[in-house]
Amino acid sequence: MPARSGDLFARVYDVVRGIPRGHVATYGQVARALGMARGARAVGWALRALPARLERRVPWHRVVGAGGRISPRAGPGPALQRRRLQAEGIRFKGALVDLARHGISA
DNA sequence: CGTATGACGAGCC
DNA sequence: AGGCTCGCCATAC
Repeated sequence: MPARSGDLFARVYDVVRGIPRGHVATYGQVARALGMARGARAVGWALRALPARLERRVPWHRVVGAGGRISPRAGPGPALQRRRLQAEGIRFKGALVDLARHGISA
């Protein structure tokens, strides 16, 4: 059941926490999982507010932009995000994550 | 309560 | 292909 209660932030973190290792989801996909078909920006807002304390529990680096783009304003740095993704065996096609191979097919 | 902001997305030029 | 504008959603002020 979709978490309806609680802050949007908590719900976003919960969804992100569910992204399997070696896979990535787009902001838009996370938004849809929360029932916000066009709330990709809201998801970004929530991740932007991700407490450093939860950085270990929430795989924020598995959330990328549409088409597999890495957001220039991603957390500690887009370079770190890319490094962490590659560390999970995620392939890149140039500057984009290979969604065909690692994207969530839902 | 109106305006501004932003880890977005799709469309246009 | 690259860059800009507009639309969406939830917060902050």
